[in-house]
Amino acid sequence: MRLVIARCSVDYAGRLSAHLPLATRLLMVKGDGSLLVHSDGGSYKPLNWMSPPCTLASIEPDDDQQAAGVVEVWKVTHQKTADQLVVSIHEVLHDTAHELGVDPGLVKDGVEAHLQQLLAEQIELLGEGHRLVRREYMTAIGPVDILATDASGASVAVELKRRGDIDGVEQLTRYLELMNRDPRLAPVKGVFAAQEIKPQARTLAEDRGIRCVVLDYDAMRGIEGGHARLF
Amino acid sequence: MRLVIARCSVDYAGRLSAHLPLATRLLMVKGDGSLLVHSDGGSYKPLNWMSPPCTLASIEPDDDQQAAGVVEVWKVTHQKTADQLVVSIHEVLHDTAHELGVDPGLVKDGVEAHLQQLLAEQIELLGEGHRLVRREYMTAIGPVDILATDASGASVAVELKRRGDIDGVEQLTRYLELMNRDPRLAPVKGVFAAQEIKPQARTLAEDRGIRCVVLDYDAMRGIEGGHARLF
DNA sequence: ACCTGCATTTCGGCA
DNA sequence: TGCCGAAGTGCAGGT
Repeated sequence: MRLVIARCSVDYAGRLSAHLPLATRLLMVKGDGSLLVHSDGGSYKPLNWMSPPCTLASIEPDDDQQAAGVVEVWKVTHQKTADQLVVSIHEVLHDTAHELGVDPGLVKDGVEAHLQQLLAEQIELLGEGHRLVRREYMTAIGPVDILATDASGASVAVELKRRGDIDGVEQLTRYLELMNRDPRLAPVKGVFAAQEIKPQARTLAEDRGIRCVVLDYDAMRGIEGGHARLF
Repeated sequence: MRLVIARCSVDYAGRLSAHLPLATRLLMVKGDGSLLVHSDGGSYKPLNWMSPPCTLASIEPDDDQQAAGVVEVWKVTHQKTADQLVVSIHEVLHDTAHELGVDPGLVKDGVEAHLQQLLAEQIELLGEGHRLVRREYMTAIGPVDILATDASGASVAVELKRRGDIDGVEQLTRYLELMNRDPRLAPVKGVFAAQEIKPQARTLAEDRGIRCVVLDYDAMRGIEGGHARLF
């Protein structure tokens, strides 16, 4: 990885056009040739960038550019889309390179996938007599998070969210509409399950006959942990 | 901005839990105290990070940590959510600080806005006899991208996307539902226009009687360019 | 300040 | 590989 602090201006031409006026910034060149342009603020998103696969070429500035004070021009070209990022460097303040090696990568825990796994294992949280049919039940418009049956044997479609928002209710509504046209499944009841359900989402859901279930992630994990500890 | 290359492990506890095993990485400390952990690959997204507003505290490693080879611990805490990022540094390979100043920021020229402008100018791409009523036609739940009339004089609401996804169909459906309650407009037809329409989105749209139109951005731009060249 | 819609989204998962 | 949905999404514009 090469780190350059430079006074520069940047132009991007690709899916859109964008321009960064002359200022001092960090240019981060990664091992795969990709480039990030960072300022000293904002969030983790760079001001501008080029994603791999791409190639960086350092070219001599032409007369006009030299007259404008440009000492070096970087042209970063995407290999597929031909998007181009042009960095006009006026002054290099720092330039170092470092060997980082391959990163072992991030280990995550606590996302929707885990919640889904836990709920599948503890399906009776939806009510006594519930049975899991399958996770990620495919329909023509996408996968339903969990398909189950209730004590009476009726189908139950579960939409699972970390935070239950109106969007999730809409999504579940679409699935229910579609699934209820399938005579092998109909009638299908809907359950909207989340760690936290926004009042507006709850209102909309209940108005549509969708049951809301609030999940206690820590408790669900604790039960799983308890089981694990038995072995 | 402070740039540190270090062998380190990282733990994040907040909305989820995540862990980065020991490896050599770039730690970028921005002026607002925020921290980015970058590896030498991937895209612009850091392996891990803490967004502002947050505070960085360097603390002495305890005995266990020292025994494990930790020479320094950074604890980055978010000021509102109490999310925490802990960086356990085993070895510092590089450490420099740089004054960057405030960035003037990015100047963009967007796609959807341009696409909307082009379609407004070339409204007959929707079909012969179409006439533009107006762009960004306001409704109670938000602006419809384009309102037009067809050859028969009936209202046509156009939802415009770069990539036509199910969400866009939902959005248009909400607009149509509302507009069809307005006797001055009803009946309103729907057109879902995008550079590219996903099969599932097309299925959903056509199931709801919404017409799909695929736009050729380059061709549209070319026609505009042709006009422009005449002047 | 909150909400909504867009993004050069990026990222993972599965058909 | 392509498509689809989630993200510690970020970000801008409107209310």
